[in-house]
Amino acid sequence: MAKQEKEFVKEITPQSEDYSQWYLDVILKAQLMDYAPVKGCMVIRPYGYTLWENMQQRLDKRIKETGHLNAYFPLFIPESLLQKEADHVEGFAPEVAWVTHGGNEKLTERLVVRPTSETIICEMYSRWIQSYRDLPVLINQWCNVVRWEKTTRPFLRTSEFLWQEGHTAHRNEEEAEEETLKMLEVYRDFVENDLAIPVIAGRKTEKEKFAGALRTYSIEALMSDGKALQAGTSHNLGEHFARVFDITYLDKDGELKYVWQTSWGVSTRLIGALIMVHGDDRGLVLPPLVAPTQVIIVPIAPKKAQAEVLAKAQELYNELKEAGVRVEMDDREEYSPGWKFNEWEMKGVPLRLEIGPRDLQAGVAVLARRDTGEKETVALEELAERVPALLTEIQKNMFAKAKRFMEENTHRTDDYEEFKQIVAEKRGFVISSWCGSDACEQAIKEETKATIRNIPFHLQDEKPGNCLYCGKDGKHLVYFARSY
RNA sequence: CGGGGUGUAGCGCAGUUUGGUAGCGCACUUGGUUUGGGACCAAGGGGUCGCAGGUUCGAAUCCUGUCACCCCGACCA
Repeated sequence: MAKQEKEFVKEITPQSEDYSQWYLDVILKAQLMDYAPVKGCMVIRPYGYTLWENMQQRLDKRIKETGHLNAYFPLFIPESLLQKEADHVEGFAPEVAWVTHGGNEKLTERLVVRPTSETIICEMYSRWIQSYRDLPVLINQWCNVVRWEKTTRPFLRTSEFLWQEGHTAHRNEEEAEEETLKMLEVYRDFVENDLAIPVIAGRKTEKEKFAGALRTYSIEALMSDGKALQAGTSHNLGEHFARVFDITYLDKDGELKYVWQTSWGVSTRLIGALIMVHGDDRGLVLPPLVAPTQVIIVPIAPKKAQAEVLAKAQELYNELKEAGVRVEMDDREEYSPGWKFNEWEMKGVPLRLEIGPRDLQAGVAVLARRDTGEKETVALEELAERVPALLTEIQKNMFAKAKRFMEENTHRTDDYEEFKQIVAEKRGFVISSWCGSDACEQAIKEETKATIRNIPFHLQDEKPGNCLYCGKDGKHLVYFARSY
């Protein structure tokens, strides 16, 4: 059976053989993307883009439900604006793309292609905000950003990528902190419930925080090769940007104060996470809530029964569509049913509906789940009810499976030798005690390539042991992992 | 940016050692037979051998340079 399976998907390198190659095979064969003629840039093909649109739609809804409005700020940022916040420039300078000419004329001031929009948005906020009555400002934008990366990987790290960046301004620290955590929670909810990816929410260390932020929080996911991936970040920017951009307001008490700001974002990198958390040797496995196609109907239509089978298939298609299911029919004559099964499995469609002459006789259809491979026979009149129920079950099962994997690959030790062995051999997350010093964090990173992913909220109340590295009193329990 | 590898038809590869008419499988086109896990027969189409120089009567093959991609390391959503 295993050998047979291998043959069906000969175009995809097995994960066990070469995980990176598997990842590349899957995204190319499933037509999520293709390489563009510009280094580090990719074309997101219709199937991949539809997936992105579905993700976008569901997250956008949550962003709006929490009181934010979308806006659009320019792609170009004058050099002088980027320069204003010292830590920020230092963080982004090595990877910005510059515009030096307009047509044939050299610009008097160079422009950067936005690597993120804090500076240009702050510039505008300083004009818009005068009074406490103008606060809070709650704005989000969906856009592309450019970071000139040295090494790139499709979806995980590309020179240009699509994302959403929220930028808010508040009266004080409490409000800003509340917003920062609220949006992190929005991300957690979205990623866990819609993408079926379990995450660890927590605070980033000083070393790992965003350039220019006071505090950075993240959600971290575990890929099926045991490496971690940052799936979303939310920053409390403090008054840093307000001070350099002079964003002040007159408060109720008559005093002029700086605003407190936040920013938060998730990107097309989430598509990479989706692939690596759920994918298998047959290709993609997509969660029903965001899958471009939720159900693919494959009619099995030999000549003598062709008309009847196709008519019934069309009827079922209409019925499911009516029931609000994203359903497609593959009635191409040039491909055999077996070929189609493999094709749609590669593309990660959650549910396949097979209907042929035998089923027609019996008044049933066959449903095949992508997540478990299980098939079941369902009476035709029950399909409109059974299909949505199954999709819900698949969504749940995918999350449960991923969560089990994450738990099974989360280790715990304060012994450095054991830690090193786990990181090298088993990978996954390692929960350890840490004294809070940059030196220990840095040394561990250099010696093991594992970094502190975050200081998790869920272990905040637990007392840490001795620091993994120096043996002094631990300050925090933290998640370590090698990461993308 | 360092170390390693690969560039020959859309994809996967052989041919390069020893220079001599550019091949194989899949995919594609046409016709026919097929259809419950990548169907079969027949006939076709498609390549300035990554690019640029050089050596030679003659270069996929030898020499020099260059570019792209992949893998592994330093920076990042």
